[in-house]
Amino acid sequence: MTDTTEARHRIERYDAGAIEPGWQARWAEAGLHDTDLTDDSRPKYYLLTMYPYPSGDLHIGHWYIVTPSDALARFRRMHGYNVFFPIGFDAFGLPAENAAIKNGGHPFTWTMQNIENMRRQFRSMGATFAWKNEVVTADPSYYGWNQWLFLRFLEAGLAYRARSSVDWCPNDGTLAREQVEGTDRHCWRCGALVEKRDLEQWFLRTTRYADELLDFTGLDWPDPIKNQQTNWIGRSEGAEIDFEVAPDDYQPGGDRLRVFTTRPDTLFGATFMVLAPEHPLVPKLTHPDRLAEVEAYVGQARRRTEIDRLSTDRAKTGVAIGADTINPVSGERIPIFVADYVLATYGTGAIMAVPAHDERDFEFAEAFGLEIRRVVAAPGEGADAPMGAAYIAHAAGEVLVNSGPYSGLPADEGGKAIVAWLAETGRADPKVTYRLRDWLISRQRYWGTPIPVIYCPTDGVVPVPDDQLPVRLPETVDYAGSGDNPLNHDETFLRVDCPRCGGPARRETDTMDTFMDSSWYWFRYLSPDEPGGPIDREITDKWTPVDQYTGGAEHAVMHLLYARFFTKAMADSGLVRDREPFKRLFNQGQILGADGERMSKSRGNVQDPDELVERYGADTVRLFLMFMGPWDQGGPWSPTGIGGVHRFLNRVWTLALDPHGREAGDPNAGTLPAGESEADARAALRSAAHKTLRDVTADYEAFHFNTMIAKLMEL
RNA sequence: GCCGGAGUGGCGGAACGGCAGACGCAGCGGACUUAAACUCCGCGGCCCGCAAGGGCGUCCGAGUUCGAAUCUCGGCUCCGGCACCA
Repeated sequence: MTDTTEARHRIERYDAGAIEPGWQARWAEAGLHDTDLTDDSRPKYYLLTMYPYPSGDLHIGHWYIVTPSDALARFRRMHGYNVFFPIGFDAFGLPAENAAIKNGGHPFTWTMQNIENMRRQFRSMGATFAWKNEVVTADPSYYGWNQWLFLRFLEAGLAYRARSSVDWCPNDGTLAREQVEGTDRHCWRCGALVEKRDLEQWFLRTTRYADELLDFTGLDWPDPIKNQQTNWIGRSEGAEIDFEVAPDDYQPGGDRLRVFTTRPDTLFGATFMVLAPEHPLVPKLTHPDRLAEVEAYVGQARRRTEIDRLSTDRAKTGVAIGADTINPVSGERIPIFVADYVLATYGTGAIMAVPAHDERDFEFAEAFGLEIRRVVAAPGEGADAPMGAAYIAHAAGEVLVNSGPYSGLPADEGGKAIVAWLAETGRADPKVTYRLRDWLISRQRYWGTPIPVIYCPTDGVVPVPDDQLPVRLPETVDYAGSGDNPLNHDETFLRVDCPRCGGPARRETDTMDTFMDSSWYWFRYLSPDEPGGPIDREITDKWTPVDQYTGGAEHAVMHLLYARFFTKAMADSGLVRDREPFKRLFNQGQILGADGERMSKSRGNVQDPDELVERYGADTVRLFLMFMGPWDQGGPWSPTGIGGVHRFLNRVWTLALDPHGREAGDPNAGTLPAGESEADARAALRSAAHKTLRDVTADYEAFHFNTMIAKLMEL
């Protein structure tokens, strides 16, 4: 090779390492991507990617999440939009605390180191974030407004206290689900067996918005997500019906047991009743002779997980409490059981069991030899046709049978008539129940937003006055070798004067669920430094709702539902105008390790982006992540595939730089095949370019990034 | 278990109900090179066959349709969520 060709070769070679850092520095210096939120000359486009948790193991997954959104930001800017594409960090949470408990140190230090590292990585990938608007939720300038919003919700009657059970370790206090290990359910740190403990905790009344949350009008969201939310909310229409406890040798009877049922038409078929083990009347109603057995069963049930209890796979268990109740329509005495397939948190925590027309009740009745009485018959079916399984289908022409004066009525009509009749004497009410529960926001942990409430022996529960916000986390924390909330032992934090009477009082030591932080962060991005309130109303009205939100489908029901709830609650407090946060939603899939498993340090399958950038450059990594497959599907990382897109970028580079438009290494490039006219070739190329332009634009709109890149390769 | 999603060459994937396998990876053949790497050109679902050609083929089983990877029903496997991981 002569000196001249070598020199030429060096100039033309695609060398990302020589190109990218310089441009990235210039973008940062010019503040090119810091959005002027007051600019009205262009249409606004608020593009939001779910802010990351600053975890210890940084991996290619963070790039996978951000890259297509970042590409979309550029695409919209080139289409003339004023794009706002902010970033922040979901900085509170359990992993920081686990690290501190395990290895010492402060959750703050751990978190801030991770954030610093992620900032550097996001810069090295050339992401066009509006860094000026960054939000870090663990900063008092953010979490203080969590507290302020909580107090507004408290005023609006949306926040309340109630007893609720937690997984409890005698040494480490409340445990998260991931801190409970093994089938025997022991503590991750000390190994002690986990039990349930009832604590007074704070809730937000999400159920107030249940019906409105079912309405997705105007939202361009994926159908599977809307389905999941709809099922999660789980609206059921039915009735609550009172059963009276029958008198017995040890108690006079007369207590009322209220059940919820979606099938009041089957009331005549209720041959027993089942209470949740946690039902408050269980201790009172249980026959003294049965007490020991019932207590043992209740204790056992409380150790089970909810998933386990609801599994229809598992054989039904339960025990009779030795008391009867009276079926309000037939007047018959029917036995009462406790069984763990009935949950205290749904409906009234008690059901009327109709084995003939409910699968679970059928199974239970078979196991315990209880009467199965048909009260609904399909057309042409006899009133006493034998039943091998519960009949639950809703067929046209079904009629009630064995139902006294209601026999012969169509099932729907009969059900309504039964409820109406009982309602006359106050023994039933039509009722809508939701599977959705109110949001428990209390966490017995240090690393979160302190709930701004004070307990005074004289004045009771006293909200911290606005002018005393934020209630700051103490800067030093002593875990004392246990997982128990250190705020409980921090006297300077605990001791406080009552804002009302000035007497000695005690601070709330529970902190807030981190979903609280993520339920309004996109509002704060618009005015991260605003000292006078959580949001700047004028800017917020201009920029919200978010035009496009992108993030993982694993957030389908919790985060995405809490965010919708919060927006509605904020709107009702007069803080924001819109009742929905995100106009359009796209859920990307998850990138997995090359072994097909979730990437994690412990599995040793994390792909380090820094190495890849070193070797190929950020643009190659980004392009490959978008090319791998459909964004909504995710999939395993391929260590070899990235070479292909790198070659592609190489070719584009040389093609663009060679004045003759030659592809490197092809001796025949740039010459027309024999017999072809230059005019035809130019026309064909022009046509192909326009077709690609059309297809690529459509693919961008539809988030089909992999085929978009394939078409560019073809061109 | 319940709710939601997915299953197509050796691999990642493509395909308005209309030629299955675009694009890429790995592989094979060739050009360039003293050689290798890089780069470039070409081949490529599987089986039989020298070939021409034939058979099979989109997780499994039914069905709808002139026609199904695509629609319907049943099943299997894997992934996400199941309320204290975020």
